[in-house]
Amino acid sequence: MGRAPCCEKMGLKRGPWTPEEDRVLVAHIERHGHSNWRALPKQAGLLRCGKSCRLRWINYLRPDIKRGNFTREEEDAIIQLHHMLGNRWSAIAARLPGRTDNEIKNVWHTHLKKRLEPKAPTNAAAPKRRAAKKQQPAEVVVLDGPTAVPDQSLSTTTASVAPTDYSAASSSLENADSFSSEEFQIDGSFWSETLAMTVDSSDSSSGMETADDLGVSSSDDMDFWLDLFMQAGGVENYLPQILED
DNA sequence: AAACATATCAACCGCACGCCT
DNA sequence: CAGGCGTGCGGTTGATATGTT
Repeated sequence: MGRAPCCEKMGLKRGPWTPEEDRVLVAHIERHGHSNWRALPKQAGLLRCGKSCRLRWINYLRPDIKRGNFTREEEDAIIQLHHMLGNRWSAIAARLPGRTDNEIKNVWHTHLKKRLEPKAPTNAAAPKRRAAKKQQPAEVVVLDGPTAVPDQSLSTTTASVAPTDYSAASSSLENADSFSSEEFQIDGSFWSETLAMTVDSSDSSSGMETADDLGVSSSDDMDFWLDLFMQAGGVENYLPQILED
């Protein structure tokens, strides 16, 4: 419907944010909040479009952002959540406190996807030199041969685990078995929280996002995940080693 | 040391959705 | 109900960092 571009390009700054801009943005949001991103840059005196301000705040300036490398547990969690949710980065991020969708997306594309790729053929023509070298230290989860994660879970389309595609999602869950206990170690509390959150979306007192916050329609998608979860036998059957912790 | 290749990540773009009038 | 608007999301790009030859 022929809408105007998000911001007039004229006179608006783009590219990396300066510390000064960051300071202005943070100060303004702390004082006035961010009820209207579109109006915010003008009010704050920033030569940025609202979208840019929002992105900067969400991804880097929010006080609850956790900086630094992802832990092994976080990476494994992302892999597992990606199995369940597909490329729904915001939903995945909602289950990883302090991490942003953008960050998770980057980590997925730069690290985790490689982990899940079947072992590179020894075909000499394939790997470029740097890639071959770089992948070695990523010693971790290399799924074995035929049980490796199916490409569907790596698809760039969110339809890969569409709510209507129960079989695909189920098989993704079943493939979780292909993680050895050594390769896949997640703190038990993480999963009990994560999965409980998925099941009990009405608990708003936890401080965690509800299903609605995650963009999951409670009437259909939540039923789907609940059903799927129950089919998998719940946490106990799904990730038994977690409970041993 | 230089040139090149590759990895990483911050930021942008365009679309879809929901709310409001 | 249709259309405008603001926001959020996922995909992609581009600059920079780092490693290799």
